[in-house]
Amino acid sequence: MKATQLSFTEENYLKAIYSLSERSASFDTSTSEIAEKIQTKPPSVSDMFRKLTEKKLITYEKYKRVQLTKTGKQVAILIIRKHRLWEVFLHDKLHFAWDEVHEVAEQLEHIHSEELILRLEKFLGYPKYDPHGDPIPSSNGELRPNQRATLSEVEVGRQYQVVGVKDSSNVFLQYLQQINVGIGTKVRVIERIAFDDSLKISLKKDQPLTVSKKFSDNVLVTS
Amino acid sequence: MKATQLSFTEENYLKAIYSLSERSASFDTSTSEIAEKIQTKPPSVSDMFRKLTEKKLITYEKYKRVQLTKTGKQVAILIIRKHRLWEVFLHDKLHFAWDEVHEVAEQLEHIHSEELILRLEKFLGYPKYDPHGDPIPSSNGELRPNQRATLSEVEVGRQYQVVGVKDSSNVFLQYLQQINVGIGTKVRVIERIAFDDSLKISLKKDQPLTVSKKFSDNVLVTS
DNA sequence: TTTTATAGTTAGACTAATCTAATAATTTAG
DNA sequence: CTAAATTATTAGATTAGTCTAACTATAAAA
Repeated sequence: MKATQLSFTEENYLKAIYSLSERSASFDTSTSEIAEKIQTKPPSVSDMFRKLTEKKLITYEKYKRVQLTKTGKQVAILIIRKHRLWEVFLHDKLHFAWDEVHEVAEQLEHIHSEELILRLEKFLGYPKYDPHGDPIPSSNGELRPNQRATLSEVEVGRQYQVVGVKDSSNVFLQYLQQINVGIGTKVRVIERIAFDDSLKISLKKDQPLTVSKKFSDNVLVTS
Repeated sequence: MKATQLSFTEENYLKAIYSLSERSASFDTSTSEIAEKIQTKPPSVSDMFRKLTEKKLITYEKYKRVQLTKTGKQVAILIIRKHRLWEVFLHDKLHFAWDEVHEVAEQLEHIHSEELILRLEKFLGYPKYDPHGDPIPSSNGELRPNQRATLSEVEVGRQYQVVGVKDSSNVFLQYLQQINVGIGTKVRVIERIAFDDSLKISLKKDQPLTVSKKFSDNVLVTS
């Protein structure tokens, strides 16, 4: 029972509704928020809401806020899945920088072929996170909870794995490279210095080293 | 002096005009031929011809046949380049069968990013032919002449090199492996038997062997 | 060389997506 | 709890691409 294929535009609206409503406590969003997000004007959004309501992808009443239906959410998650898998491809295989992958992935995510995505996922080795550290939904539309934390908020003594960064400036990335920290690096906090929240951490069998709060706030890890 | 980005549709028209006009002696084509090719009606084609003429991508006068301008041809060739590179990706990396790659490549060819294609080409190892044996234009829009022929249409006595197959069924590929023929194998036709067009061929220093017309029709060689 | 058949174009309408301007509902503040 | 400010919707136009139906060139045949 596959719905008729959605247009590029409809898909973009669903994605925008998803990402904004996930950020809100009530899992909904508004006409003007969407207009802002996708760089369009409110009347266009109103029109599209009517259309998406007919297709049962959102629940919406005039002058009220919108929510995705179960189907709508499913569709949105699958687009995000495609987007993130393509980002992994662009980064890992074509060696685009972190901050260059998004724009092209915005286009690639609308290619219609389920088989393509399954094969791409396999080719990439079933990655769990995209180059920004965001989780990749599974093919049945399940989004594993984002169990990431910053290094600064992690338990002392336990081992974690680096899955991304928040700050992707060159100066930070170069520093990471210099101390040999990358995606997948195992890290353990040995001690937290209460005075300035700096951390003594150990990486593999290297010498322990001390990093600032600013550093640990910008490194994302998972257990 | 890059022209404003063309739409998906405009690109498809240019590609269609290119492929049909290349097939004609006068390097032109007609409204109805294009309509047939891209599954649309002649009035739509007329409209688009007017539009493409304004953009100086074709030369066209009412009731006459169309030709691509130099720019139009350049654009068409770059789309074909993208199409064929994606086909190589789908075939070589994602292991789609050669007859499954076309449909998805039809979508991928419209992704706008020059950098993407340059990197993809590098990633694929600068392939010269797509999985159907068609040549891949270079990034400056040069299309090397297709100098490949089937083994069946080749001169007796001269040496050629195997560069691909038309039929990529398992049974054929296994047969090739069995007689030790692969990409790069040198082959020479010793004799053509007029009765059934079977060929006596020699491979390296092996014993000569006889192959059927069906076989030689499906082996692609270059001199 | 005139007629007929074929091919191509214009006219007018439709859909999807967008916009501006005008209007209406809802919220927020006084 | 009304009035102003905000937010959202409708109305009407626009652009890209498509269609059918009606008309017009051009080419082919008699």
